[in-house]
Amino acid sequence: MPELPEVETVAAALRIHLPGREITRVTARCDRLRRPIPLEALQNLINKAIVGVRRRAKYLLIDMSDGEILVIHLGMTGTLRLAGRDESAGRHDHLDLELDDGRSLRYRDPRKFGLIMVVRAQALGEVAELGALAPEPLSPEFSADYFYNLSRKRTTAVKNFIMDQRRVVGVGNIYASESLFRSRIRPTTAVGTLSLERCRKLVNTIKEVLSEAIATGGTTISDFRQVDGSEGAFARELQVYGRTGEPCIICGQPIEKTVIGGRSTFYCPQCQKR
DNA sequence: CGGTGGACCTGCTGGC
DNA sequence: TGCCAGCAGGTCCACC
Repeated sequence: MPELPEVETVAAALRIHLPGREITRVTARCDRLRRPIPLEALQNLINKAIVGVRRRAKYLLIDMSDGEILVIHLGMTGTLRLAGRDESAGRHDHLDLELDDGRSLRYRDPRKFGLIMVVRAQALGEVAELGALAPEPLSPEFSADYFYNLSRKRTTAVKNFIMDQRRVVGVGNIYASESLFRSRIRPTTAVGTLSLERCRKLVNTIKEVLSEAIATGGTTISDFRQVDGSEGAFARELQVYGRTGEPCIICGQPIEKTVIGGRSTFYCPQCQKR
């Protein structure tokens, strides 16, 4: 669920509340998500202060005063909330980091596809999950030239390519469909056949869509919540995702759904050219 | 190396 | 009304 805009929304909210706070207690209610929850390493963060909150790709990085970094990935259904002292934990609230103001940073994840790690700051680049990540989509490094050069002779569908975190990070299933619609590119098109100009259009559109989604607090389909529990407003801006059979906002043709790389993909058969 | 398909996990829903 | 197959925002690994 959470793609770059959702993670950025969470990071921005945590950045307001967490720095300066100390962790006073750690409570884990299940052993593992995608991988085991490193309970011992988390307990070593007790009495350490949080000094900053960052985002890299779809990962949240919470910097601690002793040089450790708490790394959190939300998977498909992960959410982080600041829970009050009196809010009891629900069925899928797997981890509480209690803070020195009495609130708890509470991690919930029904499907347990998320990931929680503690990493030393100087070793961050060597962590497998983070070491191989591509440029940030909103950075100048993610440019038309970069995209064009990287995609030559590649036969995979352009939608697979933009969702590949080794090419560009942060684009997931929703924003891939939305970006391709706004770029008028058919998702199944072999990425290596796109002209430089169409690559430029797509790159600029990805930046635009992600920026708009960040500005509106992300997209809530069902699980995603901002840190205060409210929903992201970008769901109202979706033009093709989840709109099978509804008229295209440009031409009125029904939006079609297909499967690419095992993921549902939405597009307008009239507006989006191969 | 590039590309594809299944596995991981739980909950909700659409269609019969 | 009730049941269950199918599907869900993301990786990750095995296999061709």
